[in-house]
Amino acid sequence: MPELPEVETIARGVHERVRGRRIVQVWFASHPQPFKTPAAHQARQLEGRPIVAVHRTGKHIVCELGAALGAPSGKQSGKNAGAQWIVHLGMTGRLLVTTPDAPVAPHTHARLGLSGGLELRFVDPRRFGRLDFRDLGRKAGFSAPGAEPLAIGSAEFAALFHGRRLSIKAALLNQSLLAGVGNIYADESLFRAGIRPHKSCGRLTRAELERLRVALNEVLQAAIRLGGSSVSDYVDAEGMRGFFQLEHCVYQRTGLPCRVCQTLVRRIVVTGRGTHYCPKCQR
DNA sequence: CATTTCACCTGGTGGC
DNA sequence: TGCCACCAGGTGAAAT
Repeated sequence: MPELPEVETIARGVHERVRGRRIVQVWFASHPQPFKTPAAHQARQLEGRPIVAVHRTGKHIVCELGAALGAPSGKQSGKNAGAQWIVHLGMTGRLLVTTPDAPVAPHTHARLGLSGGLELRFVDPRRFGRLDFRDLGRKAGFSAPGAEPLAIGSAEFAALFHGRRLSIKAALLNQSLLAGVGNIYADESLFRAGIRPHKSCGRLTRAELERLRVALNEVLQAAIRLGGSSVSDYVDAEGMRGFFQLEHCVYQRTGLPCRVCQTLVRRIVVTGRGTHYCPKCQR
C-alpha cells in the first residue's frame, strides 16, 4: 500500500519522465468514477495543459500544470491560470508512465496522452484512490492537512500528541496530525523507537516522542532510498518493485523471530488495523 | 471537540 | 474443482 516513501518514489519517477510535456489527449473511464471532481470536468480542464512539475504532499501526488495552449487571456476562460491534478493512490492505486501502445491493464481509470509519445495512466482495482482537479485561478494550491514527517521539529512533533488519549499507533495514522504515515511505517517506526503501539499518547515521555520522531524520519528516508516497500502490488511509475519490505522488522512478520532479540513478533488489532510489534523490544 | 466504528472496494486466501 | 466467508487498509462520513 502506498505510503509516504512509495508516493515519493512514484512522484519522483513521474516527474523525471513527464516534466515539460503537454497533455494532448485525455481519456477517463465512464462507469466507475473514483473522482473527487466529475470526470468530464477534469478531462476538459486537463487537455492542452503542460505538466510543469510533479511532487508529493503527504500521500498525495500533485501534478503542477501550466495554462492551456492557446487559452485566451481573461478570467472567463478558466484555462489560462495554473492548475493542479491531484492523485491519491488509496490502497491499490498505480500511476504509471507508459508508451501509448502498452497493454492497458484492467481497472485503468484514466489515461493522459502526452506530447512526445508517452502516457500517464491511473490504475486502481479497488477504487480507493481519488483524482482531483484544482484551478489555481479559483483557489489556493493543495496542501495536506497534517505536518510533514520529514521536516517536523522536536517541539512541534511532541505538541501533536500532547494530551491525547488515543493510542500512539492510531495517532500516527491520523493524516490530519502527520501526513503520509500508514500502517507499515507506523509499525516500523514504533519498533525502532521501542514503543508499544497501543500505548496512549498522553503517557509518552518527551524522550520517547523524540525517539519516535527520529525513528520515523530514519525509517522513511531508508525506505525512500530503497524505492519503497512492495508488500502487495506496489510498483513505481515504471512498474518496478521497491525493496524496503526486505528491511521490515515487524510489519507482516507475525510469529517470526524479532531481528534484534529473537522474541516472536506479535500481531494485535489497534483501531481496526493489523498491528505488529515485538513484546520485548517495545515497552 | 475527540475518538471510534463502519462502509467503500476487489483480489487473494483458506476452509469445506 | 468450486464456492464462499473473510481479510487486507486509506479515507471520510456517521456514530458515540
